[in-house]
Amino acid sequence: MLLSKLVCERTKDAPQDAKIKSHILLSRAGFIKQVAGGIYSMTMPCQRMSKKIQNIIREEMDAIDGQEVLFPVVMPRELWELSDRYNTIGSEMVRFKDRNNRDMLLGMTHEEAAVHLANHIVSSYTQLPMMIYQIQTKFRDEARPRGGLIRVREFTMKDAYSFHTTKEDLEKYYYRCFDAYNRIFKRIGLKNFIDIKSDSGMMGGSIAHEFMLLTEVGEDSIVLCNDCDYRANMEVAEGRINKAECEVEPLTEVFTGEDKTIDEVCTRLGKKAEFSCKAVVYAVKGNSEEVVIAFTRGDLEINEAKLKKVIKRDIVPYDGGVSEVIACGNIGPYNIDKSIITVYDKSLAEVNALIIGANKPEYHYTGFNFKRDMPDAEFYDISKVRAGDTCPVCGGKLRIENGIEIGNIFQLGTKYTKSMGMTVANADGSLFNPIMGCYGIGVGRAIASIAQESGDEKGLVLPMSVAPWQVHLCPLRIDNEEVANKAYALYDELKKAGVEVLFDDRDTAAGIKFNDADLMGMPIRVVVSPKSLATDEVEITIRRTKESQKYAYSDAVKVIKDIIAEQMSELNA
RNA sequence: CGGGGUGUAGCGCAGUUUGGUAGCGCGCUUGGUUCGGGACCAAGAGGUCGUGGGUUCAAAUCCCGUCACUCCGACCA
Repeated sequence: MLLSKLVCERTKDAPQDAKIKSHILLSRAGFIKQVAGGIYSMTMPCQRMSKKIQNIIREEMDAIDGQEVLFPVVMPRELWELSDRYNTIGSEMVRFKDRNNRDMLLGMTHEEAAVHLANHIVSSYTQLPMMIYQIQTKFRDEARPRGGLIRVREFTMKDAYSFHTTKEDLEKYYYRCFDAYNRIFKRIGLKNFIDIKSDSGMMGGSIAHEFMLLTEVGEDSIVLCNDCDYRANMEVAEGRINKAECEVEPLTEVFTGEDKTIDEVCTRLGKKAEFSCKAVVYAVKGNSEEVVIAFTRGDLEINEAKLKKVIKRDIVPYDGGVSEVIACGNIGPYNIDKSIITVYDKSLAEVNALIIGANKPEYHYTGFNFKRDMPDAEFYDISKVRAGDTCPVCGGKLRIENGIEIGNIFQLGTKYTKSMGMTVANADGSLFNPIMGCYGIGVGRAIASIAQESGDEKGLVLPMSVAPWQVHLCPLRIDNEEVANKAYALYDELKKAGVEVLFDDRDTAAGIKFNDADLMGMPIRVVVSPKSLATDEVEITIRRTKESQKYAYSDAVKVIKDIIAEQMSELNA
C-alpha cells in the first residue's frame, strides 16, 4: 500500500474530547473517525487490524467445532417477545417500525436468533452438542458512550451459542471455550489480561466469567487477592469484613435533631461509623410504590448487583421523596413498616450495639442488637468489598483494580430454550430443552485494548499478528534516483515474498516519515536512504524495542521474514 | 435520567467580558531552497462563527429557544 494514497490522516493534536491513550492514539494515527456519539468509521489500517483479529477468533472458534453463521441485524418484535426481552430491555435497544407498521428492532445480542435457527433444525439429541457463532455488527443505544472504541453504540462482535444435552456436557464445552479465549487474547498480543468470575446479570444462567484487561482506564472494578488466585468482579466479589467489636448496651432512644447522615449522627454520638446502621432506599423497577430498603454497616456500601440477586427483582434508586412510611435520614430496622422489603447485610449480625434510625424524625436508637432485639432477621451478603478486606479463600488481603471487559462467557442453561419452546428428542424419545452456553468478544474493544496496553508516547505499537502491515518501508530522499529504484524494488520483492508492506512513497522530510511510522505502529520499519545505500545496506528498526540495525540490501527480505516469523511464534507460543 | 463543560477552516485554538462585518498555529495548493527525527522563503485556497428566533443602524459577541458533542454519576443484554 502506498502511504500517499492511503485514506488516513495523521495529526499532531488529538481531538479535544479524546482523554485516554487508546482513543488519542487511534485518532491521531487516523485509524478511526467519529461520525456521531459512540459511532465511528474505521479507515483501512483499522479495518485490516479488525479483520486480522476476526480471523484469529475464527480459527479458534473453528478449532472448538464452531460453525460460523450469520444472523440478521434487524429482527421482528415477535421473536423477542418469546424470551420476554422485548419488554424487559430498556431504551438501549433500538426499536422502529417497518413500512407495514410492523415493530422491528436492531439486534444487540442474538440468543433469540440462535435459538430460532437451532429450533428449526435440531430435533434429535444426536445433533448435539453443537456451537454456532457469528461475527457481526451490533447496535446498542448506550446511555453514555465513552473512551473512543472502549464503549460505543455500534460495534463488531463475535457471539457464539452452544447447545447441549446435559449440564456436564455444557461445562466440558464451556472450559474448552475458556481455553480458546485465553489463546485468542494471547494471539492478538494482549498481555495483562485475566479471567474472573462474574455476575450473569440479566442474561440468566449461573456460572459466568469475564476476561478483563487490567488497566487504570477500565470501567469495571475487579477484586483480587494479594496472596492467592482469588479474583472476581466487584459485582459478585465476597470479602470477609473485619468485625466491629464493642460491648452490649441497652436499647435507648436518643434525640438527634436534624442530624441525618451517618457522619453527622456518629459525630454527635461520639461513635465510629462501623457501629452504625446505614439504610439505602430503592424502588422495584417499574413499580415506584414498592420500596426496598437495604441495611448495612455505616462504613460499608451496598452492592446493588448482590442486592438484586437476593430479592430477585430489578431495582432503581428511590426518588419518591419523603413518604409517610419512610422518615429519610432516620430509617432503622426496628419496628419498620412491614410493607417495605428489607434486606440486612451480614456485617450487621455481629455488632453488639448499633446506632439505628428510629423511623421517626429527630430520633435514633443506640445499643440496638439484632440477636436480642430482632432475632428472626435474616442476613445476606449485600455489601461491596473494600480494598484491604480479607480474602474469602485464603485469608489474605484483597485489592481492587480496574479493567476493561474484553470477552465474556456464560453458562446460560435453559432460559432461552425453555422460553422459546425449543425441545429436542432424547434417546428414550422424551423431549428436553437443550442447555445453552454463550460466548462474546468485542472486536473494536480488542483494538482499543491493544492500543491502550501497547502504545507508547510516540504512538501505537502493534503486535505482529494484528498489525495492518508487517513492514513500514521508509525511503529517505526518494527524489534521489538510486533510493527510489532500490526502495521500489524492495517493496516489490517483499510483496512477492508475501510480506505486507506500507510504503511511504512521499517526497518529504525524514522527521515526518519517522514520526508517522512511530505513530502508526507497524512492527518493523525499514529505511532506505543515500546514507544506507552508500554501503549497500538498509536499516531495520523494531518498533516495540526501538532496536535498530543495518543489513545488506540483498539480505533484507530474508531478515524481515525471520523477524516476522520470530515475533509470530512468540505470540502463538 | 441528574449535574458540569464546549460548539469559530480538516485538526488544535484566540476573539465573546466592553457589539463595528473573523484571526493564529498545524495541515492543504503552487514555485524555489533545504532534507536522517515534525525545515525555510514567497504566493494561494478554505469558515453564511452548530442551529432557529429576538434586540440593534450593526451580532461570533447581548437575550430566548433548540440541536450536537463531551466530562462526572446512574444505566449497561
